[in-house]
Amino acid sequence: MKWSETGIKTLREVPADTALPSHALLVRGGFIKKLSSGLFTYGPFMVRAIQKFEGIVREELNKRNCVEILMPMVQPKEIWVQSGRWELYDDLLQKMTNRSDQEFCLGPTHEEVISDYVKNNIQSYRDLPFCLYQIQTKFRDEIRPRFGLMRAREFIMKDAYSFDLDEEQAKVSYEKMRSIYEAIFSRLGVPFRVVKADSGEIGGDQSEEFHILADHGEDELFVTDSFAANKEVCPVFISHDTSFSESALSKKPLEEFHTPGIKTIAKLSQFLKLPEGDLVKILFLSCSLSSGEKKSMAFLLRGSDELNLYKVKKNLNLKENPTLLTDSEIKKVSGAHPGSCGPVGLSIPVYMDQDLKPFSSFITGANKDDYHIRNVIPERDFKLAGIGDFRYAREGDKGPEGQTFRSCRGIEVGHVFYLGDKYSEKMDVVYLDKKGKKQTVKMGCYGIGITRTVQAVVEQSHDKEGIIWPVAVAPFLVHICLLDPGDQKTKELADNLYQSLLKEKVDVFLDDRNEKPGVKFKDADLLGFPFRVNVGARDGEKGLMELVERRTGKRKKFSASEILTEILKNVNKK
RNA sequence: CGGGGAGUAGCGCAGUCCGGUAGCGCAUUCGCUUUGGGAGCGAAGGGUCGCAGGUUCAAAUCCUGUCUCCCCGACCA
Repeated sequence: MKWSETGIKTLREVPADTALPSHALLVRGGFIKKLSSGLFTYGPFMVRAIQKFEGIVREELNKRNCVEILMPMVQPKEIWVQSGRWELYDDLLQKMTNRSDQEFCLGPTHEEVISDYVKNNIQSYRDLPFCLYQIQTKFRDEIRPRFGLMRAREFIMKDAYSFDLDEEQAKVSYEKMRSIYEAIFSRLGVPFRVVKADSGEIGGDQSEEFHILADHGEDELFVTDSFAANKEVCPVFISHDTSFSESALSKKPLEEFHTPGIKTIAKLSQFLKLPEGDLVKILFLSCSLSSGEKKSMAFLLRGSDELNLYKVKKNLNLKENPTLLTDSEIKKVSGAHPGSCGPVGLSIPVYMDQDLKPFSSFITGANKDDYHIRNVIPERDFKLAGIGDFRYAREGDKGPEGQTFRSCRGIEVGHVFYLGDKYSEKMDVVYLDKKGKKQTVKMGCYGIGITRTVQAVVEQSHDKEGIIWPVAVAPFLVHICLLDPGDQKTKELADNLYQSLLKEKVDVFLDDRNEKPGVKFKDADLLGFPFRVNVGARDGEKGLMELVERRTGKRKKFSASEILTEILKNVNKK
C-alpha cells in the first residue's frame, strides 16, 4: 500500500474528545474516525490490524477443531423472548420493527441464534461434542460508550459456543478454550493475565476473564504469582489487617457517648484516637430477594473497608443489584441520620463482614443523632442475620496460598464462561442418550473483543511519539520513507525495495507523499509499524538505505542488496 | 439515568462575564527560497458561531427550549 492511495491525513494535535492515549493515537494516525458516540469507521490501517488479529484467532481455533460459521446480525424477537432476555437486556438491545410490524433486535451476542442453529442438528449423543465460532459485528446500546473502541456500541467480537453431553465433558471444552485463549493472547506480544471473574448464577470457578495489562485499564486486578481476580469479585482469603486495639475486645455493658457533629469514620477516628479499622460502620441497602420481594438490610464492616455490592448480591443470592438507601430512608429505618447509625435496635436483618469475627464488641452509631455507642456485642445487643465476605479486597490482603495481593490494572479482552443448561434448557437444545432418554446439552460460551483487543494492544504498547505495534498485529511490518520523491534515482531505489518486499509477501507500506523528511519521520513514529526504511538521496548516492526499528530506535545502514535479507531476517525472527 | 464539562474554519483554541463588522495557531491553495526529525517569507481561500425560538436598533455574546459530544458512577468483549 502507498500512502498516496489511502486518503489518510494524520492529526498533529490530540483530539479534544479523547481521554486515553490509545484512543488519541488511533484517531491521530487515521486508524479510526468517530461517526457518532460509540460508532467508528475503521480506516485502512485499522482494518489490517483487525485482520491480523482475526487471523491469529482463526488459526488457533481451527487448529483445535473449532469450526467457523456466521450468524445473522438482525435477530427476531421470538428467540429472545424464549430465552427470557428480551425483557432482561431491554435497553441494551437495539430494537426495531420492520414494515410488517415484526420486531427484531441487533445481535448483542448470539446464544439464542446458535441454540436455534444447533438444536435441529443435535439428535443423538453421537452428534456431540463440537464447538462453533464466528467473528462478527455486535451491537450493544451501551449506557456509556467511551474510550474509543474500548467500549463502543458497535464492535467486532469473536464468539464461540461449545456443546457437550454432560458437565464433565463441558468442563473439558471449557479448559480447552481457556488454553486456546492463552495461545491467542500469548501471540500478541503484550502482557496479559487470566483472572477469576463473575461466575454468575452458575457458581464455582467457571468464569474467567483475560486481561491485557495496562495502566489505564478499566478494571483493577489483584494478583499474586499463582492467583488473579478482578477487584469486583476478588475474595478475601486472609485480611491485610488482623490487628485491632483492646477496645474491640471489651465485654462491658453498652455505653452511649456524645459525638457532636461527628458524621464520618474519619472524624470519629480522630475523636476517639483509634484507627478507622477499629471502628465499625454500617451501610443500608435495598435488596431484591429471589422471591422478587424488596427488603432493606444493614451491613457492618470495619471502618477502613469498603462494601462490595457485587459480593452482597452473590453471597445472599439476590435477584438484582442492591442499591444504597437514601438518607431519608436510613432515617426511617434507624431513627438517626447517616453518621450516627448502628445495629442496635434495628428491625431489619443485619449482616456482618467476616473481618469483624475477631472483634468481641463494636463501636458504632447509636441510632440517635450525635451519639455513638461502645461495647456493642453481636447476639447480645442485636441479632446477626449472617456473616460473610462482603467487602472489597485490597492491596495487602493475601491470596489462597498466603501470598500478598498486588494491584494492577487491566483491560478485559476475553471471557470464558461455562453455561451449563442456562440457555439449552430454555431454547430446548436436547439429545437422546444411550438409553434413549432426553438430556439437555451443556453449553459454554467464549468471547474475544477483537476491536477492543487491538486498541488494548496500542494502550499497552506506545510511547510519546506514537504507537509501537507488536509484529503479530502490525498493519504493516515495513514502512518505507521515500525522502526525496522528486529525485528519480531515489524513487527507483524505494520502488525496487517496495516491489521486492511485496514479492517476498512482507506487508510493506510506502510513504510516497510529497512531504519533507521531518514530516514523514514523525508520521512513521505515530503509525508505529515495526520497521522503517529511510530511502533518501543523501545515502542513496552511496547506494545505502537506513533501517530503523520502531521499538528500540536502533538504526543501521545497508546497501540495496543487503537490506532485503536483513529485513527478512528481522521479520521472520519476530 | 444522576452528577460535571463542552459545542466558534479540516484539527487545536481565543472571543461570551460587560451585545456593536468573526479571530489566532496548525492544516489547505499559489509564488519564491529551503530540503535527513513536524521549514521560512509573501499572498489567498475557507465559518448560517450545534439547532429552534425570544429580547434588542443590533446577538457567537442575554433569555427559553432542544440536540450532540466528552468526563465521573451502574453495564460489559
